[in-house]
Amino acid sequence: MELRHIRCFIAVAEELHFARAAERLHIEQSPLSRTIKELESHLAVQLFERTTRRTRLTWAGEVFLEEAHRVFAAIDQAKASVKASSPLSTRPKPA
Amino acid sequence: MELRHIRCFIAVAEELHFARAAERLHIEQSPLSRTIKELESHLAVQLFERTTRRTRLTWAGEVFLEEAHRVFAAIDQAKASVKASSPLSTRPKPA
DNA sequence: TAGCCTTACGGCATACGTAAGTATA
DNA sequence: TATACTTACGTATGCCGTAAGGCTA
Repeated sequence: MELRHIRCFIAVAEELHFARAAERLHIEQSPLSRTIKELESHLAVQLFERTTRRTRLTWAGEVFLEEAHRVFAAIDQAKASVKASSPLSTRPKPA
Repeated sequence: MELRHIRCFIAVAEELHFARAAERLHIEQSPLSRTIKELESHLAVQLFERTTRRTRLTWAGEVFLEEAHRVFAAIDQAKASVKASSPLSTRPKPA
């Protein structure tokens, strides 16, 4: 699993529409569909319920959405901490 | 930034030795070195101090290591939650 | 048949491995 | 000269886009 999978998942989960999610991600529907499928396969869980007219989150999908946001929160936090810790990329270890 | 970068970083940060870290990751030193360089470049921060005889974490590196573990903790949590929420990949929304 | 997701397939980007390079003790 | 990281370069993996397919209302 890579962040790419989670990014794609969040887009689809929020749009509930593969075409719009793909547009938002600046990729095409086809690779997006595959990426979601890979993620579902990796987690061994179905994240979306695809009827021909509607895409909905399964319960597992709703749970994963919340956790997915936390992953990105952790990444943002990591970036922020690093930036704060080292404004000059050197080693000003605080007292 | 992808998880690959963070995985590689953690290995080097824990081994403090590119060759051993590479072995642990089952890749060669060369791509590992590049991946770390990409990460540093992306974060605009130096994470390791490479002398010819020794690899050490910079202060920013130490900070990032802690955060990096949180990222993977979040991912593990996500996997665990999904698994718990959906033993059968269906939608047994708890009462 | 119109809307929406998936599968098939080929091209391209990029991640990897091998080998050579650089630097210090 | 031995140890350890980096750079150069060719190959292979895999991600993406185009196009065709399948399914339901």
